[in-house]
This record gives sequence, structure tokens and C-alpha cells, in this order.
Amino acid sequence: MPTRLKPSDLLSIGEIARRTGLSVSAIRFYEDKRLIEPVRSGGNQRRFLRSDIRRLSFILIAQRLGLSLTEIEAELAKLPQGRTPTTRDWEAISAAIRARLDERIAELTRTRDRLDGCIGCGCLSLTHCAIWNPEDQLAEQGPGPRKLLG
Amino acid sequence: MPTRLKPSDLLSIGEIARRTGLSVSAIRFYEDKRLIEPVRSGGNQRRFLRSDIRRLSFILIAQRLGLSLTEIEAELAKLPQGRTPTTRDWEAISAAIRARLDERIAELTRTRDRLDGCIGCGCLSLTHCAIWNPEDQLAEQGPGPRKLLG
DNA sequence: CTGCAATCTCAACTTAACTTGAGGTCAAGC
DNA sequence: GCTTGACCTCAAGTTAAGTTGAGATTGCAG
Repeated sequence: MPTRLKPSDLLSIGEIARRTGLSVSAIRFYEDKRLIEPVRSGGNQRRFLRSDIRRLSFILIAQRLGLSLTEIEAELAKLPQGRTPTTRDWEAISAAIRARLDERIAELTRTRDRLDGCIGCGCLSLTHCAIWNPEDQLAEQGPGPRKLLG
Repeated sequence: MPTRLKPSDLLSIGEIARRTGLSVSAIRFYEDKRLIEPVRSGGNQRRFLRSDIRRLSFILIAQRLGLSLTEIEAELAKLPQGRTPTTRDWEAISAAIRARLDERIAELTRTRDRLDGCIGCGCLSLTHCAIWNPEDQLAEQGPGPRKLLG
């Protein structure tokens, strides 16, 4: 028997797509963006580790959280290159995400409270309310729509 | 004195940009998308009502919340066309946004709790954990990356 | 073998949300 | 009444995140 990849441990792109719910094209796109690096079969087809499912799931969660693929790549870069990530590896990276999650929740809660204040006090007069009266708060911070809250 | 717009109550696009923190081009873009409808001066320059500042602030908040401009347009469509929106008008629309906010906070909180569960139980084994094991949960729901959580 | 579904690459298209640039007009101060 | 900065329109460019399609291979099942 020639040196061949053990098919038992490797998954085709279709298989991975089925398991993650991603489309095949999205997975190829992620490879392009270096978010995953599958190996290739003799016939040049992609072969994925089982741990890549986790990697892709992580991408989905992080996106949900509002991270861009670029930011996600940065997080994933913390994972080992060659070997399958261990539980400990994932713990670290999950903790980072968890921090983001906390931040975002806090931010939205703040926004909600401010909004409640506005509705409650009827201050929509535009001259007194912090939330509806961005003036002063933001001003110059470069081009594009600058952030209103937070 | 010919019939002229009272300059005292109307703002130029530059003024509006300054007060909202938006760029001039973004404001023109929003007009294109029918999110605001300024009147025109004799010389064809845009003139905004003071209440348009509120309108634009609302857009910024809603975007922050993850609404697309199209969705925002739908919300804003509830506001009166001709007249300056009243406090009551804004109350209604703010309440809609507040509901979204609640939803989103709840969703993120759920995600956080699940993530905590995963980190805590060390179940990253991929066969037992709901969050890391999308399989079964999602499967077929049309093209594109389907949602993992929620 | 043969067939056919699954893959492959590469280029082009899509949508959202803006920005940039070219070429021309308005209006307010001196 | 001129100059200069703020505006105007319209077309094209940009980034993110994918999708779609063409044309060529691969690989498993019978």
C-alpha cells in the first residue's frame, strides 16, 4: 500500500458543508481568506480535519457577534498551525470571544437604558437629551458615519 | 420681499453633517435611499428641518442595532410625511427599536451562557455540545451561511 | 470500464453602504 | 462684483462577504 491519506479521518468539502451548514463556496472562500487550510487529496481535492468543523463553527459564532472575517482570522491565528487544537486551545479562544460578548451586551444594555430614559422623560426636544442629541458628543473622528453611542 | 424659505428654521447639509456626525456624502446617499427628504433652496441646495437631525440620529442607532437601511426605511415610513414628527411619533418608533434591542440582548445572553457551559464542561468533544456541534441543528435552510445559534 | 455526482480553478457578478472625483453652481464676505 | 468655500449632479470606485457559471477533473458504484 502506497503512502496515502487515511480517508477515515479526513472529510471532503461536501461533508464539511453538510456538517457546518455552510455552503461549499463559502468554505472555499474562507480558505482563500486563510481561515482554514485543508490538505489536498491525490487528485487535488480538499480534505478537512474533523477539528475544522470546530474552526468553522467558531467562525459562525464570531460573525454572529459582529466580528469581521479579518478579526476572526486574528483570533484563529492563535490556534496551532500543524496539530489539531486541544481543548485548552479552544478554551483560550472562547474566553476571548466571551469577553467580546460581554462588551457587546453591556453596550446594548446601555443603549437600551438611555433610550428608556428618553422615552420616559419626553426629552426628545433635541436640546437636552444625550441620546438624541449627538452634537458635541461625536464631531470629528475621521470620515464615514461616526459612532453615535458607546 | 419675495416668498422665501425662512432660513432661520432650515439647515444646510453641512450644518446637518456637523450636528449628526455623518458625512455629507452619506446624507446625500440617505436621501437617495429615501430615508430623508429635505426641501430645496432657491439655488437647489438641500435644506433640512431640525427634526431631520432626530431622524438621522435614529438611523445611526438603528444601524448600530444591526438593521439594514431598508429595514430602517420601513420603520421611518411610520413617521408623518409632511409635518415635523411629534414626541408621540417618536415614542412609537423608539418602542419598536427598544423591542429589537431586548431581543438582541436576550440572544447574546443566551449565546454567552451556552459558551460558558461549553468552557465549563469541557465538552468541546464535538459530539455532545450544542454550541460547537451544529450538525442536526441547522442542516438545510437555503444557501449561504445558515445561522448557527438562536 | 463507464457513468455521474462531487470537486477543482478562475473570473465575473451581487448587495450593502458609502466614498471619491470631475465638472459646474451658489452665496456670503470684502 | 469678485473670490472662495460650500453645494450640486452623476458616474465610477471600494470593501465585505459571498455566489454563480464555465470548463475541466476526480472518484466511487455498478
